[in-house]
Amino acid sequence: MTKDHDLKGHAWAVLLTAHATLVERIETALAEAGLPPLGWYDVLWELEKAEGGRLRMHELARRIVLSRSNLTRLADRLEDAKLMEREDTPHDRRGYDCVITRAGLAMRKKIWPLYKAEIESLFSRHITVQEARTIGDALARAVKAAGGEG
Amino acid sequence: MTKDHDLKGHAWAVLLTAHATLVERIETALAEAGLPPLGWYDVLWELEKAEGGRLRMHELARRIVLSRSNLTRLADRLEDAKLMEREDTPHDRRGYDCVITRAGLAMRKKIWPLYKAEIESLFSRHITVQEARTIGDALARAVKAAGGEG
DNA sequence: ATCGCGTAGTTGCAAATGCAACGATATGCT
DNA sequence: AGCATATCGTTGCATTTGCAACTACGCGAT
Repeated sequence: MTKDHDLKGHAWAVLLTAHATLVERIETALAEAGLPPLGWYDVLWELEKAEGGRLRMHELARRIVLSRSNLTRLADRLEDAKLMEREDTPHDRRGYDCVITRAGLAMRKKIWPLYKAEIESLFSRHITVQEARTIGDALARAVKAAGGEG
Repeated sequence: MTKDHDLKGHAWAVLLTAHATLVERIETALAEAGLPPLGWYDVLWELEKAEGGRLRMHELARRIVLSRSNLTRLADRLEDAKLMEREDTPHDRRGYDCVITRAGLAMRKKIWPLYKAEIESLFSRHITVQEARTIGDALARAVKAAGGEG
């Protein structure tokens, strides 16, 4: 039990370190290539995956795990860069749809090869398929539980 | 091969989401309890674990995966809060030792129960011991590889 | 219709971050 | 010794973040 705890606590600590280390590396690689940061990719990718390339602000914020106010500013930047647009939503005059533009689609496709290569060399390369399955399953369970309640 | 890739890419995506979600939850819990953020805990814990409760700035920065300039400011805050001190290093007049204070030790001990409880309810609770072992091993391998080179 | 409450998104302000430039010291080479 | 180069840590400045307040709208009850 004590040992279980140590193993799990250790896994958490390693998770934090891995995230910090790998994300830093990836951000550096993107910056060096003159590409926008990871956060931009997340937005573009979520929009691209969504029906009609559009998503409400709050839904987008939820999917990329970002506070509303932060998404407001991030969306401002993406919009300034012509990678997405805000459109009034038909049935709710309070809100907007974020819609990815052609340039946004192109940018996501432009970023992906480098991002993919970085994931490969920093992450995928070092883990087995079994491990990947385990990591995906276990963490997804934790995320799901956290999403529902506390 | 394609499937392997998807599994690994998916694991990466879930890792990012899990990190964002769980860290946000933990920060909120700490803030609600009037406790300092996670970054402070990391510093205090690294110092406490280190020989003599002291570590050079650059070494501390490396261990908590933080840029030098960021550590400078973080250390300023911790020092203002009397949780650590900077001391001149004997054999290198450029650098400092960060030394944890009694108040720093006390603060780390004060934070730990809540942090531990959050890790338990958000993370440990949802994964098996086997999974924890796998996560720890696999991610540690990636971190080690990233630490060495690119 | 109006009141009250909840939600969508934005904004101001203070704090934190990242990056490049800097002063100071150490180190290696000649 | 003298000079070039690299490292330690800090600082200035611009960008990003986080939190709390705020506007605007939706929704249910009266």
